[in-house]
Amino acid sequence: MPVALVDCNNFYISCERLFNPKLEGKPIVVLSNNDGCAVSRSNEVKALGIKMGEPWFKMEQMARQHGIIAFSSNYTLYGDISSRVMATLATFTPRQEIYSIDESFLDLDGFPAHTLQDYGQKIRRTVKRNIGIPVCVGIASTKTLAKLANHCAKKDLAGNDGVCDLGQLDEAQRRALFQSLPVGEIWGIGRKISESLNQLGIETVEQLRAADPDFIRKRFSVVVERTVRELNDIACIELEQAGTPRQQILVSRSFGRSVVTLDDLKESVTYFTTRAAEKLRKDGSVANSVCVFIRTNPFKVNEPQYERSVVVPLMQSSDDTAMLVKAALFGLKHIYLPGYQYKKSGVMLMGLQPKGVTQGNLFDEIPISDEKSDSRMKVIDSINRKMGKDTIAFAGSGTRRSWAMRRERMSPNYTTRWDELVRAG
DNA sequence: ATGCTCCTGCGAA
DNA sequence: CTAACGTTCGCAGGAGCAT
Repeated sequence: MPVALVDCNNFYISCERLFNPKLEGKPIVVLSNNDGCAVSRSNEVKALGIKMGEPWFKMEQMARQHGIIAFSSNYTLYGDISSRVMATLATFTPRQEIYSIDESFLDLDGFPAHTLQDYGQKIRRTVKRNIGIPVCVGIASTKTLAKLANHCAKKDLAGNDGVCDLGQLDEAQRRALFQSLPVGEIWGIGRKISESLNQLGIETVEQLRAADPDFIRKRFSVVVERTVRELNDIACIELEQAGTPRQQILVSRSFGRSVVTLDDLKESVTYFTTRAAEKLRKDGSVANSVCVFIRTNPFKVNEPQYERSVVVPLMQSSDDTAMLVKAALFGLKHIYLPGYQYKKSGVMLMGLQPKGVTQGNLFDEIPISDEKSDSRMKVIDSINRKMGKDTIAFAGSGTRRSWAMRRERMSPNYTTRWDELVRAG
């Protein structure tokens, strides 16, 4: 019954500090793609009042004033550290759900209740010692409550040094805690639903916990109803272990600067399709259609706006980069209009099925995969995995890359590139 | 009346 | 030097369509 939610503290910041201890105690932010917005903030930066998602150009003045150090996000590094943390956490439970790059649920069913607080401390110590990443642990009877407990651990609301086990609280303590927490802190209750709940006079976690589930379902949805039940110790949300492949794959980016020509858009679409196809093959899936979209910059209100997408069905489901690129470019030509300043494009692979499972048509005798294409793709994937993702690229993904992301504040790839580690040293 | 597919809104990290 | 606001995924519910 008990479940733990382990969440890394300021994960991207902690990763940057791991290899550059001088950053300890300094105000740091990690920026989103294109060095756009803050996606991870050190405690020092949070203390300055800088919000999650705040655009860099809006805080730049303040950054200069307080000596804030900004990094472009380095997902190769974060992904590598994440898998080490997850592997360590796996040793603490028979059943783990990796929920995001920095969070994991651990099933603690069967563990004696009075030992859980200590067990949480042991998890913290071990991850800190083995990987160097600080984490907080929330423990409770349901996933929703474990998330809430984790929040309490992070904010030190129960004075428990990074671990909060809601099971240790008596009824009065629990109620007092829940009365002090706004509904918006609950997993699944975002901005909109918070506002609507507030309209109904439901402002605290305790008030939502005490609400009538049937009423909540009628007024909101079955999702919010489940949340109410989970707040009352009734588990409704299963632990999801790895295995179910994705239903769609999306690769899209804002450009480092705006782009006008069809040629530049073709380059970007070819590149994104290539990355998407790699993910597809890694999942062992095939796609039956490709969606392409392009759009101008909606923040530039004085410029003419244009946004369009199209779905291109494939004759036959495929995981071959060449086939998918062909379909994507066909779609692009269809939606492209000259004369606009394009800021973003993207490619979505849809209708994903496990490879090798023929769908549908009994009369269709066309083989579902072509061996030549299969082995060609395997060779390309393996070389790109070892040597860096652009070692072998499809003609058409371009070498000019005038649309490339801005990443002017990158830290080195300490863990995945020897050359960059040496340079850093 | 019922069952679909497509689209939109929402939330999360 | 300049301009400058993220990405990816799943789910639920409603609209629209076909039967």
